[in-house]
Amino acid sequence: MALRNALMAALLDGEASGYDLAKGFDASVANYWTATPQQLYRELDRMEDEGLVAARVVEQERRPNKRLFSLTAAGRAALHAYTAEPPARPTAIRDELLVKVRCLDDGDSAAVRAAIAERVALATDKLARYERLRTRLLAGRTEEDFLAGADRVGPYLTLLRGMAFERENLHWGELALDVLDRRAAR
Amino acid sequence: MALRNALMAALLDGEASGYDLAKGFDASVANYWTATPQQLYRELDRMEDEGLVAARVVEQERRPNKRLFSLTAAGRAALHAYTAEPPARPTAIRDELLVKVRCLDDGDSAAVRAAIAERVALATDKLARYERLRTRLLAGRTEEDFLAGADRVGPYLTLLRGMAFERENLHWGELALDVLDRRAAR
DNA sequence: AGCACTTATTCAACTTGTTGAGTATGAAGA
DNA sequence: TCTTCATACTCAACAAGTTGAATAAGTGCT
Repeated sequence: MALRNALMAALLDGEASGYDLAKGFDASVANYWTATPQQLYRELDRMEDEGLVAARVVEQERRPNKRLFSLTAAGRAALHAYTAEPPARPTAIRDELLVKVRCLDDGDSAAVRAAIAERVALATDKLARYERLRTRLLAGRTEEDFLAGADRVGPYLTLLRGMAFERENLHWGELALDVLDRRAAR
Repeated sequence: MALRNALMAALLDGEASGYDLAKGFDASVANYWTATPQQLYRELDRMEDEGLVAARVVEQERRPNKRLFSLTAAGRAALHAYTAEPPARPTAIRDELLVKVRCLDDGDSAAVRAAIAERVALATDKLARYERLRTRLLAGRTEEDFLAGADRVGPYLTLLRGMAFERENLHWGELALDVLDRRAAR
């Protein structure tokens, strides 16, 4: 019952197909929710049954048909009600890399080092993508102007959180690599 | 098959009961893995069946008996093998607060504001707890000395990541509150 | 005396999330 | 031409995670 809120939040930006959402989850909502495509399709079908979203089929000539989903009035109301609910469970994080780092001293430290390096590379990419998204959202305004005057600041605020997260991944990863290298050279 | 790795990582610190782990998950492993007590008990039982951990029953006079689990040689080997595996799936985050913030402009902004404020308070607490843990781990050494010379740096490195995460929660939350207040006063 | 809280765990039912495969079409590059 | 990639889904099976209740004994507070 929680994935649906993330989906409805994504649909506030306008109608989208399951496929759009599955792909785009990485760019827009990804920094605080993850889901596989199968999960999205299943949940969207259920939400349609319950009247939270409406689908319209778009026939395409040179591609498979697609179903575009949009929020219904009931969906909008449900989302509004959701924002008013008392703060539910706190952040859930599951990070395999940190599990590995935790047992680095009793494990294969070269492999863990490589995994950290990969994380650093991924964080760099993701940060760059988020930076482009940010530029697009700002559309020439300064951050200050935007935050003071824009119609909607929610998506920008969540983007900032995602950027901070990736920046930390980067910083921390570089520190960790440095520590491991120093210890290896010892 | 992933929770068990987190559990084994926690058992590297020494034997623990399911109850210890369930509680302590918040202090040690919590910053990168979460699980309910039921999940831990079930998984520990399975791991015992598979010989990854061994349990010994400790009879207690004024409390219920408890089963203390420790890593077996097979468990240690499995954990080592796990650290050598290619980097699996990336971080999964699920944060209801960010979902709410995302739809803040179409929702109950006062309630969302309150939820952010609560998050800020929680982050402050958690950061203080992590800071105490850090002091304990350092045991008088400077961070530099510790990282260069300690037997095990894994737990310290993961702690640093957790601290960075909570600091970001704090910073971001304060910024978000400020933005909302300015907009409300507009 | 009564109530809530902590320790320590178990059982059952349920909801979510993951994995793998399969279908169909067109476009782009070797 | 042949393979690979992108679009756009569906189905089935399974693994993981959540929720709620129950048990049992002691401790601390009013």
